[in-house]
Amino acid sequence: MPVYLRGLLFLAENGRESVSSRNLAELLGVNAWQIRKDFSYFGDFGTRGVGYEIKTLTSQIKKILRLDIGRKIAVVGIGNLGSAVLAYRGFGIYGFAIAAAFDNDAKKIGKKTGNVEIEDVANLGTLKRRKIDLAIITVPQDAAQATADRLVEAGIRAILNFSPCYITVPKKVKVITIDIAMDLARLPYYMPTS
Amino acid sequence: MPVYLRGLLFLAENGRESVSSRNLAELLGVNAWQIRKDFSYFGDFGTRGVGYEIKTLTSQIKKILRLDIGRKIAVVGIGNLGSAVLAYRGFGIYGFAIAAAFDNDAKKIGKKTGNVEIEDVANLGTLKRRKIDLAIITVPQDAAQATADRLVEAGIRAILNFSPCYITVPKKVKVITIDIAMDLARLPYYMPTS
DNA sequence: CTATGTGAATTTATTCACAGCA
DNA sequence: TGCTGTGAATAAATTCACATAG
Repeated sequence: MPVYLRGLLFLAENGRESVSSRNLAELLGVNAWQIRKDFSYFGDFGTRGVGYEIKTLTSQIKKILRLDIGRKIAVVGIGNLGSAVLAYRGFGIYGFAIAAAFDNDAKKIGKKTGNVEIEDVANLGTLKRRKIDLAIITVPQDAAQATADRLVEAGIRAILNFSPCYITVPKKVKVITIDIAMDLARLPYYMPTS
Repeated sequence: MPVYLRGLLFLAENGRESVSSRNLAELLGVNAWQIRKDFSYFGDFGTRGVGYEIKTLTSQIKKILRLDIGRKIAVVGIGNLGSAVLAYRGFGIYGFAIAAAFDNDAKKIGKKTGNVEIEDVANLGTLKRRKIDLAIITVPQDAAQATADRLVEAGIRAILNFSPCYITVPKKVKVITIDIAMDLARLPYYMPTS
């Protein structure tokens, strides 16, 4: 569903108002009947003979994915990767807003990047009060587990982890780890000759 | 399989020499029988009563994933994200080495980061001669397609794309796109209450 | 006539249970 | 006894075909 949502948001940006399962399938490189099955599992969103109205379908999928309310994000670790995340402009369409940035480097604390000021990681405890329950971890590998522990303590309920390591959290907390090297390691398999 | 490989590499780093399917399953959060099925699909790697010898299993999986030969990588777009990729130390264990970096900013060209010098994107054509057939794209969104086109022209056969957009390439070229915002958008679904 | 939604058929993946080997 | 490897059973996902609605 997130892939479909991205495709629909892309079409909406380009001014499209409706789309058929075949159109969307071609755009995303999947099958039309797959899309229809997936959509119909959650309800009847389309109009026969016409297709799907992008605006209503988008808001339906956002509701299903719980993206219908604005969510605040904290970024922990403002190195190169953290800075790249702060500079990234693609969160808004999913209802996300970066609301806090943390680092443990005194030289960085207090600096403003975009419209958030970098805070001391010692202030992580304020997240609960500030209703921030989503975090992105972009700290060095050896600090990842400690950071995750502090985030859990601070009431964070989901983490996007960019450190290439296993972090263990209570199972009430959802973690998605993005390991650049491992993703890269998938590619050679699809490169046949040599 | 890439996930299994990462787990095995992790165990090897920590000095482990053999592992049972149950051990590995617990580490990775999957089922033991799933691991055995997956391994046995490619051949008989284990020893009954003992488990799997990590060293031999690792090299077997590397061969399967075509990671048994060293591969050179090019990074295109040395902004925050590109710098983070260049600084990243986790590629080596998969047999990757960053061998080239490119940007179109004259102020950056010629600078050395780590042990690669940033080159002008106009030099992308040299990749074929230098036997570099893997690339990571970390350029702004609106430059992604043009960059991909030039990489394909330069003989690149697989691309890891960090720009949140659709890029189209000949189907002989494999592309994996990592869209941070979309990955983040998967999380709220797993955060039950509010 | 177009495009959805859905049962049925088919294929694929997961899970189990246990034989077989160290 | 411990753990792998695998056939058989079960579940799930994919694909097809078409009735149905606009």
